Amino acid sequence: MTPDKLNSDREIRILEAASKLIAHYGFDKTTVSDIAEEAGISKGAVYLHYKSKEDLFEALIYYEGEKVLDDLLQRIDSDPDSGSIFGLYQHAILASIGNPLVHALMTSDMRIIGDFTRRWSSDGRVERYNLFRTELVEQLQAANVIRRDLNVDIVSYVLALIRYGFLTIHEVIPPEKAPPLEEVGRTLGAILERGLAPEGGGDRQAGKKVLENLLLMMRQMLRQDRGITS
Amino acid sequence: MTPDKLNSDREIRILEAASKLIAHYGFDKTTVSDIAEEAGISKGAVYLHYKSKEDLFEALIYYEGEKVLDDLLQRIDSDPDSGSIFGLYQHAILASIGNPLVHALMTSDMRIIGDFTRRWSSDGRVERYNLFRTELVEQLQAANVIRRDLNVDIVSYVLALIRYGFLTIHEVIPPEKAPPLEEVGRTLGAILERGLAPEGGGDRQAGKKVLENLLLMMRQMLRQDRGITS
DNA sequence: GTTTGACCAATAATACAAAATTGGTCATAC
DNA sequence: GTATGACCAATTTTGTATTATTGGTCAAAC
Repeated sequence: MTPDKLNSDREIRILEAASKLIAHYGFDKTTVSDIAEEAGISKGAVYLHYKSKEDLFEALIYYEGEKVLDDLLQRIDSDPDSGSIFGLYQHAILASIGNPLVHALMTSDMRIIGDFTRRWSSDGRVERYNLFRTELVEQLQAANVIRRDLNVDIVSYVLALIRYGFLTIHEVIPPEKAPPLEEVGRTLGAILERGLAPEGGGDRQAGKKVLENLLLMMRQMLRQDRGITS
Repeated sequence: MTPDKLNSDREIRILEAASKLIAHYGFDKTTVSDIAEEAGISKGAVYLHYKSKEDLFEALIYYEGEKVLDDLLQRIDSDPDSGSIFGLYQHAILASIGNPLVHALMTSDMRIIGDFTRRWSSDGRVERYNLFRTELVEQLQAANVIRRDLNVDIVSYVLALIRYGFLTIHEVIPPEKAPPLEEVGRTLGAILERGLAPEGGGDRQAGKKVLENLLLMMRQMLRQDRGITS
C-alpha cells in the first residue's frame, strides 16, 4: 500500500526543520514561514505537501515516532541482555527520553504541544500508544515473564507511574544533579526484573517473542494511523 | 524550649482555615481576609499571630508537615508488616498524597504555591525534607535492608523518580481511571521489596531502627526549622 | 489588653484600541 | 507542471488607561 519511501526528500527536509524548531520553541511559537525558511523553501511549498500546519505536525509525530522505534530496536539488538522486562523497559524509556518531541507528547508538555493538544488528545490515540498497557502485562504474565499473582491493572499502573516519573523528574531534580540516565535505566530495569519476575527467573525466550510482537504491532499501528490523516 | 502546645487554639483555627482555602484556591488567590473570615475572626487578628501572609504560609507548612508525620507514624504502627522499605515507602507516599498541601509542595505545584515559590525554594530546605536522600539509602544499606551492590546515588534517584511519578501521574491518567491507591502502594512496595532487598530478605529489625530514627529526625528538623522563622 | 474594620499605597485584573503576526491562498514567474 | 512570495482575513500581541483587589496598618471600640 505504501511505497518503500514514506516521505520524499523534501518532506524529510520539512519534517526535520519542523522537528528542530518545534522541539525548541513549541507548536504555537513556531510559524510555517520559520519552518519553510529552515527547510530552505518557500512557505507555499510547505502547503504543497501538507494541507495545514496541524497536518504537518501530525505527520511529524509519526515521523518522530518511527525514529524512536528504530532507536529502540537498535538498542535492543545491540544489548545481549534483552528479552526481559528489564531490557525493554530500560530501552523504551531511554529511547523516548532521547527524542524531544516524543518526550513532550508522552508527558503532554503544553509548552511544546500548545494548541495542538485538542486534536491530539481528542481521539483515543494517545492511550493506544501507551507502553505497558494492561494487555501487554497480561501477555507477559501469560508468557511467564511477570509473576502471575500480581494484579494486571495495578502492575500496569505502577509501570506507567514509574515511566512518567522517569520522564518528568527533571522538573524537580535538575539534569545536572541527576546521575547518568543510562545507568539509572539499567538499575531501574534490574530492580523491576527482580521485583516482577517469577521465582526462578521466568521464560526469557517467550518474553522476547512477546516484545518483538509488541514492537511490530506498534510500527503497524503508527503507519496505519498515519494513513487516516495523510 | 517550645511549650507542649505548639499552636494556640486560635492559631489552629487560622491554620485550618488557611489550609482549606490554599489547598483549593492556591496561595495567590487566597486572601488574608478570606482566611480570617473562614476562621471567624477579623483580618487584623491574623496579623496578631503572623507578621505577614508569607509567614503564615510558612507556619502552615510546618503544621501540615507534622500532620503528615503523625499520619505516617500511625500507618506504620498499625501495619504489622512495617520495618522494611516496603512498609515505609508505601506509607510515606500514601501519607503525602493524602495531604493536599504537602503534596503540592513535594511536586512544586505552582498552582498552589504560586508566588511563595521564591521563599520556599531559595534556601536548601526543600532538599533536606526529601525522603530517601542518599544518606538514608546509605544507612539502609549499612543495616542490610537494601542490597549493597547497588549504587547509592542511582538508587536514591530511582526512588525519587518513583515517588514523583506516584504523586504526579494523575496529570496524565485521571484519578477515576486509577486503581485504588492503597493497593497500588502495596504492590509498589512489594516490587521494591523484592527488587531492593538482599538475598534472603535482609535484616528487618535493623531496618525498623533506621526508619524510626529517620522519622524522629524529620520531626526534629521540622520543629527546629520552624523556630528559625517564627 | 484585645480585637476590629475603615483606610492606604501598591499591585493586579480588566478593557480596549492599535499594531503586528500568522495560517493559508493564488496570480504570477519560472 | 512547480514553486514563489505578496496579499488577506483572522487572530494574537502590545500598549495603556482605568478599575478593582490586596497585604498590611492603626486609631477607635470593646
